[in-house]
Amino acid sequence: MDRIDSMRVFTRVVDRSGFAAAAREMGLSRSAVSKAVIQLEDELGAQLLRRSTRKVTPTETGLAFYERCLQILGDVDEAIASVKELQDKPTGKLRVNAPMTFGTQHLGPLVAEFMAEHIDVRVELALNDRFVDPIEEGFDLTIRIAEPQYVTSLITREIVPARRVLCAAPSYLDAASEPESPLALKEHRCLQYGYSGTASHWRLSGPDGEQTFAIDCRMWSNNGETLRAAAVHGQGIALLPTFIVGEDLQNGRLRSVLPDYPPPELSVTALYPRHRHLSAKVRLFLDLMERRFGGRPHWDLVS
Amino acid sequence: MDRIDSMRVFTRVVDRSGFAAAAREMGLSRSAVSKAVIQLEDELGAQLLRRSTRKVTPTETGLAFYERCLQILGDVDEAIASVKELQDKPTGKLRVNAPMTFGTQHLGPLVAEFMAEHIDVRVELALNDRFVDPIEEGFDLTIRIAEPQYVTSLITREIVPARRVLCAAPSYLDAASEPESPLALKEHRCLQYGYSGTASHWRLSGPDGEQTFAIDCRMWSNNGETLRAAAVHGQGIALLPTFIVGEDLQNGRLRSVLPDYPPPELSVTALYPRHRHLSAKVRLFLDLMERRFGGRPHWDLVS
DNA sequence: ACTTTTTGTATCCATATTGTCTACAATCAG
DNA sequence: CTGATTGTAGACAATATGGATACAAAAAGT
Repeated sequence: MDRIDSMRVFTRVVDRSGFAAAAREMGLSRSAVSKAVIQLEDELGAQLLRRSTRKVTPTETGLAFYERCLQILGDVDEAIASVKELQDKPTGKLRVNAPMTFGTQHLGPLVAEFMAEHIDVRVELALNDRFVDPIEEGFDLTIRIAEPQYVTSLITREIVPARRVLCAAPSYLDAASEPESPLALKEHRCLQYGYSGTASHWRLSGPDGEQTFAIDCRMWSNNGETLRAAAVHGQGIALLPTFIVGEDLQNGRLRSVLPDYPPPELSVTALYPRHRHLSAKVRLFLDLMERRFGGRPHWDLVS
Repeated sequence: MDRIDSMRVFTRVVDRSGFAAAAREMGLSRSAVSKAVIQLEDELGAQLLRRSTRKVTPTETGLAFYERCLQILGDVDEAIASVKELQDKPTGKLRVNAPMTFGTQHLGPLVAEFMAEHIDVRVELALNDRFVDPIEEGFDLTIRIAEPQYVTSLITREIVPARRVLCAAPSYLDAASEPESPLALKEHRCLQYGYSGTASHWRLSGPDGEQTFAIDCRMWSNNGETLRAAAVHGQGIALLPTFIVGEDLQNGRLRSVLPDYPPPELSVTALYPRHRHLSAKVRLFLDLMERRFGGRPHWDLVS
């Protein structure tokens, strides 16, 4: 038997002055209780109990050990309780890493709500668009906008699809002729996410399946917010997720372009270490994200 | 794995920041270490360690648990050490029960010697001639003068044979005619151990084997010392162990009677609880008894 | 003075549990 | 790029476990 359990059994035997009573109370057979104490005695190399058929009393050694056991078992219970507390109640620090734009636009309010709900959690929100190793840097949670099937050693949980649209300002579309086919894109001013090294084409799904279409890049940015600003100001056509341009589409600052040729869908994905046991703070944050963003997210109200 | 051992493994993994290093130091396979920690995590329902292939760091929960583990393991080690101390070094109280005469005559000096050797042992010596239940009354050691094959639930250890002799003072033997045969005993004043209810005969071994011979009891006593005194003062023939009358026989105050008809031998026997683990104080006391009394005891120098 | 009940333990035995070995993916050193 | 090292999963044999049973000792009931 586990030595900690043996100690529990032993103290119970001492408390009840008998093996049988201890066995009954602990839901064990008398054999098991007897064996546990004998094993404990053998390991210690000392007699702990003086047995007569009707009464069991600790020896001098046994009594000394009994006192120590109480102390130790108390500490063990306390340690377990403290772990369970940390595990089951949202406490401690939650370190979240997320991309800049999604973070400022949508995660900010959510973090505020989360903190209001769980006042014992301190949150550290790190926003950046470079790739980080969440384990190496000790993040509990990393939010990425990525292909759904993105593989990694981390657990990936798709919170919600990130629909993307081609869009431009009405002023731009009025001035230039609105493209009727994706082939026309290379005649348009296109606003590309990424660096100047990024390929100058977009993948779009048309009636003939997914195809790659050349574009004329007039601007590159690794930040969606700046691309949106350029688009709103009539500087061209951008391919942006609806969580950035959803509101613009609703109030007409931007208009969807080539709606029959949607780009492949991405996913708002949460990454966290491959853990068997998710701590409460992480679990609750994920739950809140799914409640707020899942299903039909608020930025996607116009289908 | 035993949870205490698991905790040891876990703390070592934290100390060394790695499973492999911990495994090497503890003489375990990496698998065993990994499984131990995983089991601990499963039982606690919490992640304790954040693993990346090259570095292992405790989680928030893990660090808290680590601190508790150090405390608990320290206490466990201390408890084990204290038991071993009590077990291996002669400490504490030694409770000895013994018959009155043997106690006063022979155990007294021995106890003194024992105490001088082991100054940390307190000795409680209870001398009485009634039968006591050593377990019920909590004696560590009970000395009895008994038939060698005396059965009991206790462990019996024969320290040394207790030879007995028929003896009387020369003055008595000169006055009355010295008996030539045990049959003559019923014409003699006999000093009997026991109470008036005790049978009035002695068992003696002659050429024809062990036989019972009637005696004429003139005195009963449950205390050998008083019988000896009566014999020395010429009041008759007593059947007494040599550890009482040995010296008297050597210096002629008493003379052996019917030496060819010796009574059955008894044994100086130590009784102690049926323990797998004998504590140091008991073991050492038994050893000292065997050293001092064993072989040819000093009271039996004249064969 | 009996029977009955209760005690602690030894033994048997099916069932779990254990730890090692091996294999593997991930990662780092050179 | 190669080779070494990491933590873990799975297979497997060895071991341990705990319940049922039996039993002697002792108390309680009759």
